[in-house]
Formats: sequence, C-alpha cells, structure tokens
Amino acid sequence: MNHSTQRDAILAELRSLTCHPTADELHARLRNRMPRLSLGTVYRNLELLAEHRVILKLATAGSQKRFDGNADPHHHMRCDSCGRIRDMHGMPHDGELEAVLVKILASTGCHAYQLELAGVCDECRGKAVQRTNRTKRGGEKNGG
Amino acid sequence: MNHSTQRDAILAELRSLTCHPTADELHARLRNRMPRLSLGTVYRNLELLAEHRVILKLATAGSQKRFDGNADPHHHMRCDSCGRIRDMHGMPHDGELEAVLVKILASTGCHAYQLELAGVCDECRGKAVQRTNRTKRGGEKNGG
DNA sequence: GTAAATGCAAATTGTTTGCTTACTG
DNA sequence: CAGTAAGCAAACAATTTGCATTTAC
Repeated sequence: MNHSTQRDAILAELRSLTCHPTADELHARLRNRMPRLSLGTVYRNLELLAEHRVILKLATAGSQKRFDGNADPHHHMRCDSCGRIRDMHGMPHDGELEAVLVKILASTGCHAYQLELAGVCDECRGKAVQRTNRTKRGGEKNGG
Repeated sequence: MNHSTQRDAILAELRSLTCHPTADELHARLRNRMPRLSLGTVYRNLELLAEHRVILKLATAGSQKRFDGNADPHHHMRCDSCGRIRDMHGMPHDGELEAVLVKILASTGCHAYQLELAGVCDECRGKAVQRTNRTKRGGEKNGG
C-alpha cells in the first residue's frame, strides 16, 4: 500500500467524524476541498482501509455501507425510526459486556466483533410524544 | 397481512435452513417447486416478514442482505476467508453474554441486538494448513 | 521505470417499483 | 366485492470495473 494524498484525506475526514458516513457522504464532504476526487476512489480506499483494519466497515441491516474511523470494537445502536447509527459508549453494564466479549474473542479465535442494538433513539422517542407517527417509515436518509 | 401460498413457502424454506440465505438464494431453491415465483415477491415478503419480526434481517458487512428464519436473538460469526455467516450457539461464555445483553436491552429500551464476530472459521483454518492462501480473497459467494 | 493509485465513465449487481392480473376473506 | 399479493419488466441505487493517465517510491 503506497502513500496517497486522497487516501490520507479520506481517512482524516472519517476520523474527524463521530458519525458513520457512507462513501458518498464522505465524497460530498471532501469534494469541497478536492473537487476532482472521484467517488470510485473513495470506495476503493474505504475498502482497502477496512481490509487493513485501519477503519471499520460496519455490519448493518441498512442498504448502504457505512464506515467508522474508530477501529476499536465498540457498540452501535440503529434507530428503528430515523435509521441513524449511533455509538453507544458509557451505557450501563458496558464494562461487564466488554469483559465477556474479550473472553469470547479469546476462546473463539476471532479478532473483532460488532454489536448492533435496535430500538428507537432518544431523539425520536422525544418527537413521537409530540406528533405521533406522521410518516410511516423514517427510512435511512440520515446515516448517523 | 393476508395469507399467501408464496409467503408460506418462503418462510418454510427459510426456516428449514440453518444458513442465512439471500433473497436470490431462496428464490433459486423455491423455483424448483414454484417455477413462477418471482424474485420481487421474495424480496417483498422477506422485507414484510422482517418488519413483522417473524424473521431476522441480518446486520452484516457484506454486500447482500441476508435473512435468518430464527428471529430469536443469537450470535453470528462472519468468516474473513470464505464470507460465510454461521450461527454461534453453545459457545463458551454464551450464558454470561446473554445475561449481560438482557440487562442492556432492558436499560436502553432496545428490543433486539445482533452480534457479529469476525474471524476465520474452523473449516477455512483447516484448509489454510494444507494450501496456504492460494486465492487472495475468498469473497462471499457462499453465504453461510 | 515499475507498480500502485486516480479520475472518469460504463457496466454490473442488488433491490425496488408500477402496473395488470389473480387470490383471499 | 374490497383489499392484498403475485408476476413481470422496467427503473433505480449502490458499488465495481476497465482503461488511460498520473503519482509514489
């Protein structure tokens, strides 16, 4: 893997975000600074970086691939309503969970895990009180 | 949700499998018996069944959606080498893990979780001893 | 100077949708 | 019969690929 300006920029951008963007979201952001950056390059590099375990390709039930600049194992929650994926840190029993998972990794010989919780996020739960289900499905326009 | 012959067949087929087929894998299998079954119908029904939580739409890092006839929360392992997804039951510390996750669901208000472990499956590890890495990437032709 | 990476566009793949006809209750 | 669902084909979206050019070592 040679050095490349584009790859650096992609990685830096991804790392600067706490959300979990798709390839085209990253592309859109970077295009301001690098107008000639092509979407294909973004795809190629994200794939490459994930293969080298520099970043994480998320396991999600969604229709687009999402990436995470934080390659350390941690947990995600997918909101049933808005489709956003959020990091769960500092959730109750987090330490306990971590401990069990470390043991499981060791005993199975696996190198990583991804945990996706499904539910309705705080933000959407808040909304639901005011206007109850105006739209049927939130979809996944916003990635989180 | 009305009753439908096709939906029954799709569900039965999915439940009869321990692997986690894609829509077109299911379609291919069913087509023997139901030659006029269309792929669109398979997609529509899988989506519907998953929405009603009768089956599980898997969260995976792969490029195709995979479904699981077993809607009860359980764990999966994705093989880095062959791409197959396997159920992990009876793994060490399973009970412990379950217990923590139940607590976490309760305290976060989530209704489900999916855990995907990543590593190399027993079968591939076996092969690797005999012929070390003849093909670079196993891809994900075989779904698990 | 050779291998790797880019940009661009075209191709491919997976999934969804529109519409007409056929079931189900 | 009124509402769902199916079949089929066309549309769509996301991702990958081929190829000529550029960049890194």
